[in-house]
Amino acid sequence: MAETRTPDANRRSERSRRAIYDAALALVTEVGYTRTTIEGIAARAGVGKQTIYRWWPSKAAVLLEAFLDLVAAAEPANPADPAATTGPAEAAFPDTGDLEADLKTVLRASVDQLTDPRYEGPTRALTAAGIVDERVGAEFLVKLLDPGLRLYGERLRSAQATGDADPSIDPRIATELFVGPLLHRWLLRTLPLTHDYTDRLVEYALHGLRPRG
Amino acid sequence: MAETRTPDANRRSERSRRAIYDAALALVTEVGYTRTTIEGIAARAGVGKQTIYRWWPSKAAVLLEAFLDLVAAAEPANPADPAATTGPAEAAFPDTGDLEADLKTVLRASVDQLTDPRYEGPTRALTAAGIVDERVGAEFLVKLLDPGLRLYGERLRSAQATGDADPSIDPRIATELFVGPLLHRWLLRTLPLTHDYTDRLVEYALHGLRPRG
Amino acid sequence: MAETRTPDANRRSERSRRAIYDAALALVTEVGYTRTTIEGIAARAGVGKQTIYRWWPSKAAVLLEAFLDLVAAAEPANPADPAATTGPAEAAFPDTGDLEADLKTVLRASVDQLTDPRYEGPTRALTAAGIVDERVGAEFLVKLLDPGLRLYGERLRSAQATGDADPSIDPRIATELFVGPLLHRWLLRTLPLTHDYTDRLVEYALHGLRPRG
Amino acid sequence: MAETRTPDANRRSERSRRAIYDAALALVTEVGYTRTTIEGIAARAGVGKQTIYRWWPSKAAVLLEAFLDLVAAAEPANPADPAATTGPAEAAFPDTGDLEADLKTVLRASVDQLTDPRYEGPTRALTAAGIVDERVGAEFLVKLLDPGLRLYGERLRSAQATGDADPSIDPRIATELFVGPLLHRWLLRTLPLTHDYTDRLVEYALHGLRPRG
DNA sequence: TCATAAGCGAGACGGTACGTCCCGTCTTTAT
DNA sequence: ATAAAGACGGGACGTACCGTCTCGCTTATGA
Repeated sequence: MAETRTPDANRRSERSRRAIYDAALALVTEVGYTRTTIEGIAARAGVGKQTIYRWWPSKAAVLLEAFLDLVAAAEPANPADPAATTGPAEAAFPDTGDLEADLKTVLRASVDQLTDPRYEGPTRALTAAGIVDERVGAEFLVKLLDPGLRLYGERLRSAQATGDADPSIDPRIATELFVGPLLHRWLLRTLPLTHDYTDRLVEYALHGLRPRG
Repeated sequence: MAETRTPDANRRSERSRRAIYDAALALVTEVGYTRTTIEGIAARAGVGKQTIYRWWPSKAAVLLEAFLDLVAAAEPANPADPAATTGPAEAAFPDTGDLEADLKTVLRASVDQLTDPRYEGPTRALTAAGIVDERVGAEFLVKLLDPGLRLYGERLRSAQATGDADPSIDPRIATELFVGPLLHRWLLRTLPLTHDYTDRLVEYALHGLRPRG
Repeated sequence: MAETRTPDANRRSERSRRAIYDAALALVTEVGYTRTTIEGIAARAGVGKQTIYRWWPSKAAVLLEAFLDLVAAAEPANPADPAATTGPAEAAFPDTGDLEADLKTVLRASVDQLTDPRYEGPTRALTAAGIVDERVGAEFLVKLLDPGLRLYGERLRSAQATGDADPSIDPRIATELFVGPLLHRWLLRTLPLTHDYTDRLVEYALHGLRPRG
Repeated sequence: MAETRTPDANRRSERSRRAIYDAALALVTEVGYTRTTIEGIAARAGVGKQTIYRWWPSKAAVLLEAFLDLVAAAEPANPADPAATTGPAEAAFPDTGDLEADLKTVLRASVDQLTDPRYEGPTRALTAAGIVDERVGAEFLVKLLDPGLRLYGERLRSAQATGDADPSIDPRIATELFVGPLLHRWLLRTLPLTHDYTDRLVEYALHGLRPRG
C-alpha cells in the first residue's frame, strides 16, 4: 500500500532530463557542489522541482547520472554494444604486449581527464559525496569506478600469463598500486599531476623500490 | 584582504572551546557530517552560535580543529618537545634497520586508526570537505597529513643511505606508493582494510610487480 | 520601486492566513507587542516563517490586517452592502436629530471598544507602531481610522444643515475636538475613560468653555 | 542580599553621561527609535555598554532622560528656581488677561516645538514607547507632560475667577480639549499642523460648535 | 474520439539551518 | 569603584533550501 509510486518512465520528458543534466553539471562547475541546490538546478533547467524529485532521490544522484551521461557521450561509442559503458578513463585498455607502456598510456589519459575542467568539478563533488555517504559511494563505485579498475585487473592477469608480471600477486591490490597514488595526489592536491609523475609511478610500481641489482 | 574584526584571544573561554570540540566530534560520529550543523554544535555545547562564528569561519574549520585537538591529546606526548605534534598515525616513525618491517608496522597502525570509530567519522568528513573546498583541503593537508607523510620520506631517505632502497627514487612519490592505495581503499570502500592487505602492499611496492628473478 | 516577486494570491492558504491572524492577536494581548515576534506567531500558528514573510512586510502589517479582520468580523454586517466596512466604532453613525445625544452615544461606544481587552492590546500596538513608522501610520489611518472619522464629519454637516451646528466651522477640526481628547486620555493614560467623561466632553465642545449667558 | 547594587552616583562620569545623551538623541533622529540600539549608543558615545546598563534600566529611559536634558537646556532658565523645569512648551504660561490670546500663543508654541526636527524624533519615540509600555508611559507623563498640562489648568482656573470661563467646567477636561486634538493630529498625521489650525481650535473650544446666537 | 490520467512548470507550504544583530550579564584591564 | 572593551549564552531576525503538496496545462493513450 505504501508503494512509493514509481512514475511511468515512458511518459518521461527527454527534454527535461537533458536540461537537468546540463544545469546540474554547469552549476557544479560554476559555483561548486555545496552551493549547487536542487532548486537552482530546477530554475536553471526551466523545470519544476517535482520533476527532479520524481526521478532522483538526491542531489548526488542527479549529478552522478548527469556525469555518467557526460562521460558516455564523450566516449567513442562502441558499435558492437553501445550499452557497455566502461568508465571515463579506459574505454578499452590497450594491450600492446608492453605492460609498462600500456600502463603509462592509461595513466596519462587518466591524468588528462582528471585535469579537464569539465570533469574536475563533478568528479570531486561525487567523490566527496561518496566518501561521506556510503550509499552514494557505493553507486559511484559500481557505476563509474569499478568498470575502469576491472580493466587494470584484466591487463595485469594477461601480463601474468605472458610472464610480464609475477603470477603470485593479487591483481586487485596491484591495480590500486597505480590508481591509489594518482587519486591521492589529485584528491588531496599534494603535488601537481603530470605525465612525468605517472610514468615514474608505473616504473616504481613495476620494479619496486629496492635497489636494482 | 578585509580582515573582519579579530576578537581578543586572551579573553577566550577555554571551557567553551572544549565544549565545542566535544560537541562537534560527538555529532559527526553520531549523525554524520552533513547532518551536523553549527546550530546543533552550539546547542549541544551549551554555547551561543556567535561564539562559534567568532572563532571559526566554517563548520569544517571547527571540526578540523576539534580533530586536531583529539589527535594531539591521544598521542603519547613527546617528553623532549611536547609541541612537536607530528600527526595521527606516526608520532615517531620506527627505524629498526628493517625497512619492510618498519613500513608494515606503520601501515598497520594507520589501518587501526582509520578503523577506529572515534576517528573514522571526522576523518571522512574532513577529507570530503577538503576535496571540495580547496581552502579546507590545504589546511587539512598542512596540519594533519603532511607531518605524517614527511616521516615516510625521512625513513625512505635513511633506507637509501643504508642501501635498502634505490637511491634514484623520489621519496615523495615512493611515499604515495604506500599511502595512496591505503587511502584509496578506505575512502572508496572498495575492499576491507586489513593488516594482511597493507603487508602485501608493502611487499609489492618494495619488490615490484615484475616476476622475481 | 523594486517590487520584489509578488506571490500568487490565488494559491494562498486560507487556513494559514486565519491561523496567523489568530496567533498574532492572541500573542499581542498575552505578551504585548514588543515581545510578540514573527517567529512566535509562526510557531503558534503552526506555519513556516516564510509564509508570513511572503505575505506581509512587517510585524505591524500582520497585526494591522489581523485586527482589521477582527473588527470586520465583529461588526454587524450591513445587509445592503456587506463590503462597506466602516471601522471599529461606528458602523453607522446615528442621526436621531439630536446632535448632542448622537455624539454621546458614539463616544460611549468608542470608550467601550477601547476598553475591551480584545481590542486594547492590538490598538495600542498599532497606534504606537504608526506613530514611529510613517508607512504603518498611513495604512493604519486610512484603513482603520479615517472611515470612522469621516462619519463624524457627515453627522456634523447634517447638523449644520438643520441649524444645530454653526455652519462656519470646519467639520474636520470639529471632529478632532471630540476624538482628540478621547484618544489623548486613552493613549497617555492620564485619567480613566468613562462614559461620564465623554458626556462632559461633548457638552464642553458643543457649548464652549465661555460662561453661558 | 539581592540588592540591585545601586552604584555610587558621586563617582559617575559626567563626560560619559553627556556623550550618551548626545549619541541617543542623534541616533533616534538619524535612524529612528527601533533601529537605535543600546550597543549603538554605547559605540557612538565611546562608552562601555555596562556604563549604560549601570545607570538606566532601558533604552526608553535613556532617551527620556536625554530628551529631558535637551528640553531643560533649551528653556530660558528660571533665575528664581532653576530646578523648576516645567516642560517643553510652556516654561511659563502667559496670563495677559485675554484667555483666547494666551491659549493661541501657547498652542502655537507647541506646534513649533512638535515640528522642530530636533524634537520630533525623540518625542514620537517616547510617546510610542509609553503607549505600549505602561511604566515608560507613566514616567513620560509625570516628567514631561504633566507639568505642562498643569499650567493649562491654572490658567483656566484663573479665567474662571475673572469670569472669562464658565466656573462649572472641569479644568482638566477642558485642558484636554486643547491638547488632545493637537496631539491627535500630530501623532496620527491626519493633517498638517499649522498655527491657523490651533487658532481655530481655540476658537471652537471656547465658543462651542453651536450656532452663535 | 475523447475522457482521463500522467508528466510537467510553477510555486505555496511547514520546516530547518543559515549567518547576523542585539540583548543583558559578566570579566578583564586601566585609571 | 567606575569606566572602556568586549566575550559570553541566548533569542530573533530575514533568507535560502529542503522535500511535499497542489494547481492548471499539455499530451498520449486505452475504453
